[in-house]
Amino acid sequence: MNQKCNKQVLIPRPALERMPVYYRCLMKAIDEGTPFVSSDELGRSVGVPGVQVRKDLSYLSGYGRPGVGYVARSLASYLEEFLGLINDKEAVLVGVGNLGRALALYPGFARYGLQIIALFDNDLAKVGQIIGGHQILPMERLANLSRRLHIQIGIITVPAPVAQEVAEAMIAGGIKMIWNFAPCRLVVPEDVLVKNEDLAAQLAMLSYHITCRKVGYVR
Amino acid sequence: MNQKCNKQVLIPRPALERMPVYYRCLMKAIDEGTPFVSSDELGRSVGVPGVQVRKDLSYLSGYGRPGVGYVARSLASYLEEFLGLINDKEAVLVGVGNLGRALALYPGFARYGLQIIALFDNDLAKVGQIIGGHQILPMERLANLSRRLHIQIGIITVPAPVAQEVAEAMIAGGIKMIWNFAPCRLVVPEDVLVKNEDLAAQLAMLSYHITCRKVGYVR
DNA sequence: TAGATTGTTAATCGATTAACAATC
DNA sequence: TAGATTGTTAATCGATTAACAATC
Repeated sequence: MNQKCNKQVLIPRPALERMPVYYRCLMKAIDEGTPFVSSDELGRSVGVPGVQVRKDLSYLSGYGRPGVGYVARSLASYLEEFLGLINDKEAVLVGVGNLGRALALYPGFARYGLQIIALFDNDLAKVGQIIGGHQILPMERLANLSRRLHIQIGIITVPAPVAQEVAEAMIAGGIKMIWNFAPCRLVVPEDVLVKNEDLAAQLAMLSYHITCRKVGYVR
Repeated sequence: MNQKCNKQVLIPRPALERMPVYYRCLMKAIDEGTPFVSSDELGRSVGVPGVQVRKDLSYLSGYGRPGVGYVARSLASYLEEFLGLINDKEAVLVGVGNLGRALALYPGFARYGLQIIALFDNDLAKVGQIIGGHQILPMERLANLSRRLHIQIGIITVPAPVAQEVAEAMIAGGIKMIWNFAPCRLVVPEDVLVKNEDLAAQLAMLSYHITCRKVGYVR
């Protein structure tokens, strides 16, 4: 019975993180022509029990029918709107190494509304090259271009030692959300949100589990 | 006062996830020649208060000195051993697209003990190419080679529709830990651990936060 | 000794799960 | 109506934080 935003605090973080997975499960059902999906089925896709799914979805609104399940189409499009997947999100990406190039070319992003509209690199040998239809621009232009185009997301795929510097240029360009793939923590003002995608830290976790021969799903 | 493994259950998952970040913070201090690091400093690197750090580290052992802080060198090498970063971990990677290639060439992994020792792809045009010193092999050889070399980790960077099939070949090859970059959940036996690196799901979270203009650190 | 900081027990907070009523 | 499944309140479980003693 909850609406989007504002009530943010009412949706627990773990529940929020499960939403995209529910969404994908619903999309799959729709593709397969299944009109209803039960909470248990949704739960299996994330590894939580059905009651957790029902609890999670109770924060949103009522697309469940007792005895039947959830209406796949309605719930999927509600989640789409709730998560803002239908909104276009414009991003710049800095650091066109192997990982940067892979993200710039990643086909899955466009369907979630992400438009990477400019690439930057400080390596002059790369500047001018074209990746995924976009020319690589020199770093000097990052802040101005971001500000002019009201870019919402900055993606950082540079080595750790220069990541902070890049973040500062993004912030100077008015960017309020940074997706950081560099293995380091950024220092940013309060109104800027940083999402760290720390592959090396994940690897360290794998390492721990191998060492301990611990078993079961992780995440 | 805790040891590794066995007592697993005693270390809360969130604490465990912070360990690699503490480790990196300590490494940085060592590089800079700082012999001691306080819990508050460690906390700042993860975004948790010092008391949380002390609690986390209390699960391990006593490298803290009241009034002084933690002995950077000792704690770092303890964490190294605890997380198993010093052990070599051999991996195969399947799906040499842009993301697969980026991971195969990622320089940060080797320092955490990860050795990607074979690449596979079902695209015959790619088979035989050399990436990062390794020839790309055909899928048919995945299970046998994994078994023969006692490979520990399988990295999946194929499109979602074929990920399950790849996982099964890995499992047939005796692999017990899968790092899955495909945007889907894998069905695996109980003794196989799957770590999902779901970039599209992360993007959906960013999307939500943009939509809601929510602010602060995420993770 | 005074100041700083760790380590730990108890209190709080928040998420998950159990129980059960409501509804298709 | 009987069977299945949702939705919600209360109980449980686990992680974080507060308070404070211990130690350099």
